[in-house]
Amino acid sequence: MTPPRTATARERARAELTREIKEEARRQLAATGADGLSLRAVARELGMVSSALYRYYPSRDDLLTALIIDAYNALGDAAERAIAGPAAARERWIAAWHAVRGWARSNPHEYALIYGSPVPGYRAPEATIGPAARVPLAFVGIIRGALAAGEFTADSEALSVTGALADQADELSAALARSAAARSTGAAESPGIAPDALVRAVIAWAQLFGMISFELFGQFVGSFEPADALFAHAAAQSAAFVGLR
Amino acid sequence: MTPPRTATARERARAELTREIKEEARRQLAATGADGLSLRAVARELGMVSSALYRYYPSRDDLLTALIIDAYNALGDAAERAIAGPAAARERWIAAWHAVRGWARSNPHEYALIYGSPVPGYRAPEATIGPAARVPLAFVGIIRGALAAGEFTADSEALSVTGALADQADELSAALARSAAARSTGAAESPGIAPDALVRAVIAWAQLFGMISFELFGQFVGSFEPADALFAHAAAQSAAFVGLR
DNA sequence: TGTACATCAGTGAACGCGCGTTCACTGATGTAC
DNA sequence: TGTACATCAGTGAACGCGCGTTCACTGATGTAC
Repeated sequence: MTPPRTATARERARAELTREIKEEARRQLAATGADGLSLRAVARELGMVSSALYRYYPSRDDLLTALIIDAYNALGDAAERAIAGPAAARERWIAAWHAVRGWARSNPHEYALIYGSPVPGYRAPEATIGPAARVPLAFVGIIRGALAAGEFTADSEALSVTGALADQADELSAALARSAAARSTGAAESPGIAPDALVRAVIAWAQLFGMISFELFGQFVGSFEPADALFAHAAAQSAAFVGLR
Repeated sequence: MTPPRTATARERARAELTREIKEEARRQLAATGADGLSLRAVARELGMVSSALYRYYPSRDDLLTALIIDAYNALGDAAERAIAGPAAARERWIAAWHAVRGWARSNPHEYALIYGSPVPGYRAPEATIGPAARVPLAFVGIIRGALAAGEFTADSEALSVTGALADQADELSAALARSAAARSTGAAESPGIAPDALVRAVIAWAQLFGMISFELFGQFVGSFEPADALFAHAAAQSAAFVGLR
């Protein structure tokens, strides 16, 4: 518990350079992708010798980790900012979808870093878990808000995909109900959300990233590109799917 | 138009070695991922000198391309085999989902190669397009079959996610309707499928790969892992979503 | 069937490159008295 | 406020590594007559 002090020149310089290193690393990430990221190149661009970086990050993997955490947080910010606007749950949900997509399109390599194939040989440390959870938590928050505001079609009949298909598709298996219950009753993140609603949210969450990955990684090339209209449609469908009206 | 001849020893040896090179490359892919794939390492493992590989593949990228095409075809095989079994469209759809997931789980690095972040600096050649289309075409085939067999809830009312939400979520924007129409009326792949049904199929297709990527790339760790039950549920939901009964 | 030539597979050495990380060092900044 | 010492940032050289690709070559296989 050291008393608060004004930062020394050394400390300010360190904070500044740490920022510049990450900035330059992000630039390289954007240009070459995660595997192209090299400590030597970052140092070169910053006009310093490569070994100097080791005063700031003990290894290349630590720099990568810092970038990953920043990326999760930037995306989390974007999502949270988007849902702070509209009042209605359905609009908030759709705004979140567009915000996540928008960020991904603006930062495709950072997106690939956190939602693409894992970097071989790299093992994400615990510190990434919290930031990574922000987007799913934002979605859960919308649903919780909708529940409170009565904008949620919580009864399972209205939730059914089609009246006729409800029975087959909608009931949760025992194993799945258990997973969902552990998340919804036990955990602080999503109290009071019914297991099947939570499962729908998880499915929709995966769906969002499926759409974005397909768009960014080129699966829509030649058919549904540009994907704006398709995406907007999917966003609306998913809002309906999770039961927001 | 050379007349058919029996293969010479040289030709047989060449075909054999080409196969062995790809096999070894696939092994390395599984061990280290796409960036870890090195011509030198492949040659080393095969007991030959690295330059010898250039008799078989003019560059590393060409070897990668061969692996990508093989992966698309292996996945296409798996999907087509799965849907050859059941007669009912809904069962075929769900079987296809499980087949794709099963292949992906058995071949995670090959999956990452074709559905993960693009390899930096690598540009996929035209030859990959055909093989890449097999999975989506398989799904379209199921829907076409369902249409013919009357197992398709084609009227838009029954298709609506919920009665109340139908109007907002279901109508296609002009741009999207145009994209879908180009695919459904013009193209030979999906004749006679209504634009909104095709759009649903595309969304479901992206959803499938969103689920698999989340599972393989670790987003479900700590919550819905193992993902079997979740996946089975999502498969059933998606069958309903595209209108199969 | 036998010979002369052409084709092709595989070798071994080399080029030129970039990487992550370590280490002993100099010189500047900060701290305790 | 001034001095003596400790801390830290950045340097420059080096280690050891692996990579893709080229090139002149040897020797085996195939082909034409």
